[in-house]
Amino acid sequence: MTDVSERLATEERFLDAAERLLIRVGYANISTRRLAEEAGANHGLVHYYFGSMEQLLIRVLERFTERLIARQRAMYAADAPFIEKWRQAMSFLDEDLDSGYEKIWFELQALAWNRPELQGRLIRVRRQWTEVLIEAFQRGCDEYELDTNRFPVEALAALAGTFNEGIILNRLSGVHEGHAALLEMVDRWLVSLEEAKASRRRDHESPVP
Amino acid sequence: MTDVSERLATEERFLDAAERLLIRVGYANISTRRLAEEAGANHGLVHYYFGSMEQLLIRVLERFTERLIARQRAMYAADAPFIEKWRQAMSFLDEDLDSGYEKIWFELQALAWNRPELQGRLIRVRRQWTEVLIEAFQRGCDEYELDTNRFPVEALAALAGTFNEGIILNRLSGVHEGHAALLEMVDRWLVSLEEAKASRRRDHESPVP
DNA sequence: AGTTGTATTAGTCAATTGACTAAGCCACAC
DNA sequence: GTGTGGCTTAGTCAATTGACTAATACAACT
Repeated sequence: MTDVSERLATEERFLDAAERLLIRVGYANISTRRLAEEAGANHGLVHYYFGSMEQLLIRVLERFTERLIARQRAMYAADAPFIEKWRQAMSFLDEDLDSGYEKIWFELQALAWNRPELQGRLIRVRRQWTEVLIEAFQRGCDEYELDTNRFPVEALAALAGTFNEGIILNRLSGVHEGHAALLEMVDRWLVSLEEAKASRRRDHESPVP
Repeated sequence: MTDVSERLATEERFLDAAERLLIRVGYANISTRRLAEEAGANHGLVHYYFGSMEQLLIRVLERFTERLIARQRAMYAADAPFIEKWRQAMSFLDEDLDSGYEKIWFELQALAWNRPELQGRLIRVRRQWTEVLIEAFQRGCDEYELDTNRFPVEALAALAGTFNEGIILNRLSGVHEGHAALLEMVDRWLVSLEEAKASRRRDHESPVP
C-alpha cells in the first residue's frame, strides 16, 4: 500500500469511527481522543489530517450526504412503477433506523443548527433531495394522471419529505405508534389512484354498451 | 418576597436562561458558568438548587413540555370548526419559529437521543400530543363525515404530527421551499371536504327534481 | 442583641478538552 | 548506507469543564 492510499485509508477509518460515535454517543460527546481510540489511531492525527475537529465533522457531513443523495437518486431514477419506488423508499425507513443511518443524519443536523458554517451545506443537500423527490413525483403524477391543480407536485414532494423526516424523528425518540396505519393509508391511496386510472382506461376504450 | 418564593424566582431565572441558551447556542454549549452568567446568578447555585446540570435540563424539559401540551390541549379543545383549529395550528408554526420555541423543543429532543434517562419523558409527551391530535381529528372526521376506512383517525393524526415536525426540521435548517404550497393543498382539501358535506346535505334535503 | 439556619458567594479541585509540537520512525531514492 | 521526506507518536499547553466547599451574608425568630 502506498503512503498516499494508506493515509486515505486512515482518514476513512476516522470518518467511519466518527459515524459510529455519532450513532452511539452523539456529536456533543465526541472528543479527539475518544475518536482516535474508536478509530484505533493516535489522537494527534485528527489535527494533522483534518486540521481540527470541526473540519473532520465537515468531512463526515460531506461523505455522508454524498451517499445519501446518490442512493435517493438511484432509487427514484429506476424505471419502475411509482408505487414500487415508494414502497422501497418506505422500506428504507426501517433499514436505516436499524443501521443507525438516520441517527447520523439527525446528529449532523442538530450539529448544524448551532454552526452557521455548516448550514449552507445542509441546505444544499436538502435542495438536492427535494429536486430528486419532485422529479420522481412528477413522473408519478404523470403515471397516475393526477390533477395537479388539487395536488401540485411541489406540495406532494414537500409532504412526502416532511412526513418522512417526522417519522424518523418519532422513531429516534422511541415512538412508533400510528406509523403503520399511516403508511397503509398512503399505500391504499396510491393503489386507488392506479385503479382509478385503469377504470378511466376501460371507460374510454369500451364505453357503456 | 419570602425566601421560598425568592428561591423559586431564581430557579425560574435559571430555567429561562437555559431556554434562551438552548435557542442561541444549543445544549452542547451550555456550561454551568455560562448559564449562571445568562441568568445573572452565581454558578455555584446550579449545583445548590438543581444538584447537577443534568437535573436542571430535566427541569427545563418538564416545564417546557407542560406548557406545550397545555397549549395544544387548549387549542384543539375549543368549540370551533375543525378548519379553524387547523389554521390556528398552522399559524403557530410561524410564530414558534420566530420565538425560538421550536428550537428549544428540538434541542431537548437532540439531547434526549443520547440520554436514555430522558427518553421516557419524551415518549410520554409525544403520547400526550398524539392523544390530543387523535381526539381533535376524531371530531374533525365526524364533522366532515369522513370515510374512516380510507382515512383512519390514527393515520391522519400521525400524518399531521409527522409532517408538522418535518416542516419545523426543514425550517430550523433554513429551508422553506414547498411549505406554502403544501399548506395550501391541505387547506384546499379541508375546504373541499366541507363543500362535499354541504352538497351531500343539499342532495339529501332536496333530491334532483 | 444574639442565635440560628439558610442563601449566596468566591474559589478550589481533578479531569477533560482542542490545539499544537518536538522527537523519532520508516520507506524510499540515490 | 545514507540522507531525506513525510508519517506517527507521545506528550505539553492553557483553557474549560462539572462538582464541590469553606466562608460569609443575611433574615427570621427569640
